[in-house]
Amino acid sequence: MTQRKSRADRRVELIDAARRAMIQHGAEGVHLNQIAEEAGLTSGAVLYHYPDLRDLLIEAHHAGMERFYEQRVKKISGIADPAQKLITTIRSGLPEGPDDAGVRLLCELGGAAGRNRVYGTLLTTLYDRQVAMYQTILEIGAAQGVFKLAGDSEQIARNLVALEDAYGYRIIARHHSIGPDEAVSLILDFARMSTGHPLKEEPAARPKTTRTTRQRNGGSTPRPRDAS
Amino acid sequence: MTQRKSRADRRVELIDAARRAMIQHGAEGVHLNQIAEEAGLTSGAVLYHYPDLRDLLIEAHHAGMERFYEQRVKKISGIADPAQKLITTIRSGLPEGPDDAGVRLLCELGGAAGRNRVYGTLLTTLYDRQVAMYQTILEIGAAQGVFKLAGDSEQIARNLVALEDAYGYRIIARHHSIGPDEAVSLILDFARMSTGHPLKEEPAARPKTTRTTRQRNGGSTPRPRDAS
DNA sequence: TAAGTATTTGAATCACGATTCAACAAATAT
DNA sequence: ATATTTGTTGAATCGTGATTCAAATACTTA
Repeated sequence: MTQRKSRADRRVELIDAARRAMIQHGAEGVHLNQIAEEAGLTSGAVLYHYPDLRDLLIEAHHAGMERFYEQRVKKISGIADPAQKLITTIRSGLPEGPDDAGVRLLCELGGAAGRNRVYGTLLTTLYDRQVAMYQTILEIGAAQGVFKLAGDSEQIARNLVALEDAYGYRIIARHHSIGPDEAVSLILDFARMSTGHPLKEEPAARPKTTRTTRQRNGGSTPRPRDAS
Repeated sequence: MTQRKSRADRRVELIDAARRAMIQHGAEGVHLNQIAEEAGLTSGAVLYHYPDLRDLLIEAHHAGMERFYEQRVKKISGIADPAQKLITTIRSGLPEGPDDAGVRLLCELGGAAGRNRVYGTLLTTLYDRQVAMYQTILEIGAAQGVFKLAGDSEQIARNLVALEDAYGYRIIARHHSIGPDEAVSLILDFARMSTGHPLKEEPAARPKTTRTTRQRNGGSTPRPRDAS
């Protein structure tokens, strides 16, 4: 039998398994068995912990968002200069590439949010929190005289998050000419106009394997005929 | 028996039925029977025309995008003034509300595009076309001396489309404080910075029932427990 | 160590969607 | 009018995933 775990531990594991399974098969296309397999358990065990699958899926999305947001906060926590803070924040809101797990999960929700209130709220809440994050950076920068805001800080912040989101989708969809770098550059163009600051990207340390976001996509069932 | 139709007619009908069904149940969550029901046929009839469901779904998405794009082009076709053209274009890229069928369909694809190459390409292509559309408007405005572009026209165009997209998602997700009007206003803020033009919205004719986009969502099966 | 409790399995069952196809009906051609 | 082709149905079948649950297993506690 698979290593037995405490209720709490197992639930955490399941949430993570669900997250992985959803990324592979879609937020609405996942099957119980896929989650079970991802967790190394049988479907019965999953149901034992989550009699209603939907609860698990929601928790998984919630956890994914929380993780995504926390990572962003963490990345800018040490930075003092508002300009560098802004640049770093922009980068941290974009996927590293088409396979970035964190953003993939968020993108999955886009469509479902229109049909499912819970998902809509989840997404909306995340958006608002991100706006607040940017707004703080902008306000502090303005207070320090580093930024000369070309408008309301909330308006700018909303547009920044919106741009991030949209380019996230583009990158996930493998747009041929828009990758993380191009997206950063495009968003920075807007940020410069809005802050009146040159926002030079420090060519600084981008060490090889620091990020924790990336996920495996283990030799998983390729669907037949996806590309006609 | 249901009115018999020619092959071509039926295919068109099926594409539309699929479009409606996907909006209600998700691009990846639709079932054959739901499409059949939407078309007023049995599943067998659907299969007769589309032995592989995926082909139908792809065609439906394709058609939806084409329609969406054509509508936008049509709306600006009569307008001469670049500023009004720009404003109208921005508005036409946003959903009318959370239930706007055209945009709902596009949002459905967001997640799937990461897993399905065809969908990714479809979405990417639409994005590029929209960018080109904006770019033309910007270039003409600049050539006429109406706009003083604050940067590369492609860069501005890309950001405009990106903003549209992102606010589309927000509106579909029923963000409490972002509706079509707020979104237009936010995007216009960016457009003003980029074009150096005041871009006053004409309080002009917005007749009641001109748009053709809106779709019914006929008393369709509400899923249980969507909101926990 | 023994009793009790919590977790997991595996098999059985259930429910539902996809697929097939013979029969039928409507159009079209002869 | 008759034959032929085309589109549609409805029922049968198949496959798969969800759900249930008794039995087995691993922990915990007394």
